[in-house]
Amino acid sequence: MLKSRVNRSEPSMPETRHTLEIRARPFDRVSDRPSRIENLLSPKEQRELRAIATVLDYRRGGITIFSEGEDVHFVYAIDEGVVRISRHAANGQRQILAFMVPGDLFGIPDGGVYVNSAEVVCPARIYRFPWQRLKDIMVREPQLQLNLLMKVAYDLRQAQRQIMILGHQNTYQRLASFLLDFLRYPGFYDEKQSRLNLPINRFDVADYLGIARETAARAFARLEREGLARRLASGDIEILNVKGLQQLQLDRRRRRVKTMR
Amino acid sequence: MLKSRVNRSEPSMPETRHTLEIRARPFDRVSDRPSRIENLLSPKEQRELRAIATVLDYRRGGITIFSEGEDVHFVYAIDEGVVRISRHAANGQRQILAFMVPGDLFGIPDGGVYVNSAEVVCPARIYRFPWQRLKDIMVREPQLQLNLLMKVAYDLRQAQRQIMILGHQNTYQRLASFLLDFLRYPGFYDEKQSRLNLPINRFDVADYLGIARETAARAFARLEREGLARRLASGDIEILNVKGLQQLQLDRRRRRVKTMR
DNA sequence: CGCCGACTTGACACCAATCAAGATAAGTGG
DNA sequence: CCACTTATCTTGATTGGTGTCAAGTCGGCG
Repeated sequence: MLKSRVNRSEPSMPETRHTLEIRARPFDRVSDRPSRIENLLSPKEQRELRAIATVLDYRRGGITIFSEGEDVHFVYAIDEGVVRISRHAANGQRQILAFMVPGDLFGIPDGGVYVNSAEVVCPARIYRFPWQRLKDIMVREPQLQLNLLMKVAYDLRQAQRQIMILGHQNTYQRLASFLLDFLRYPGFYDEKQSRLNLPINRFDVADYLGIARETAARAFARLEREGLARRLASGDIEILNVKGLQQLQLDRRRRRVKTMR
Repeated sequence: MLKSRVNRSEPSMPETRHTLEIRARPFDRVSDRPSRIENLLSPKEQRELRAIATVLDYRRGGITIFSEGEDVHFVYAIDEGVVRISRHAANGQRQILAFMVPGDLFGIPDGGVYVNSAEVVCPARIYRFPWQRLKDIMVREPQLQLNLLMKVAYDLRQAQRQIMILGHQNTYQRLASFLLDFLRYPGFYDEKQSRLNLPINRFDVADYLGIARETAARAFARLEREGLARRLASGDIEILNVKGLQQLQLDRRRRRVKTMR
């Protein structure tokens, strides 16, 4: 059910007031999400990229950027906002594979098509690059290809992290892991105030963590009950006990059954 | 508990009777695991690789190739055998992230260290490449770097597949997915005989699928009860109903509760 | 043969998915 | 601004599924 038109700025006119930055880092160092400051692209490379970029402005959340199975013509990079990358299982269940944040690149094709879907979860500004032309540039600029490799390697680490969470943690632990993940982004977490501002709803959290919505709500309630976090407003959470959240990771998935007799 | 010494052939003498093949494929086509035949490396590149390779011969399973946290000096490629890539959670639980098969490359560093552990699950022959020298070659041979990118991209798809499985499938479905995965490798599956020969024990299957060993055993028992597969010997399974296995993917994770009243 | 590890089966408690229904928040139109 | 609709979130009751403990059986190897 397609319920709304995509809301885009006119293509072909790259915004100049926004610096174009695809995050990158030296080889052998991709475990931490690269920050914007450590940008390895040369001015020339940045110029080349900017020349083929289009800025898309999404005014509200819930809009689809592309869907799995579509032919690939573009790849995308986030300037502002959050994008969810998802896939639908054979039984129709949606699994969110990742949340992409400013600086991230997504939409890299596989077999010429998108294997995942991408939707903005909130208002967002996104750069769009023609894939063919990006490939052409990469042939000339090996550094750019290296950046792409770094990006994919980073995504792989992140996916493996997700596997660890889904494989061995209970719902409460998963929620803690999810929150801890976002505490590392100054863009979302104000460390001084201990306030986390997430534009992600329960629905999406649940589909990301592989749990039911109701269970996600219950897990949030338990966080408050146990004094680890407190909900101030929708998408606005005060983190009361980071150590406590980390401590949860050490627990077993399930409490040991009491040895009777 | 380190219980055995590594069993290696003397280093520095690359075997010549085995062709050195790192699987590769054209850009934009990584969804299927690349097959050996479609090898994109030029003879020159193969020669260069072979020159820096060492062959390791593991005579039995259970031997560690490297452990998470160790400094990276080598990357590895499988010629024969199966390797499990695993990581330990904070609570000590082991999660197997992937099984690597002949043609696969693994041990790519992150921040200069291995982020995962690798152990052979059966006798195996493995090529070892000094990472620094491989990087040197990649600078000269862009095609090689592209191959590395393809490899990482393939691993990412595989990891995302795993996320789908762990996120929304019950134990029975997971086991079916696992079996179906291996049906695609002629090296393990004899399609004519419908026989799957896997050198992977229940222990490892359970840790791969994120379930308890006992649950894995029960899932196998159910496969037999429902006539989908039959265990001939340890690690030797007759697949009786591929369609049936695929059908399982369509079910919900949990049976709908009966609408009472 | 006897040991040991791998695997299986059973019992049971606990977790979380489901169904249901209410509460709260966010839009929408008057 | 309010009344209304709609979406999102929360809480409760129920039960299926699976992790845990326990106690087996099987199979390979010395």
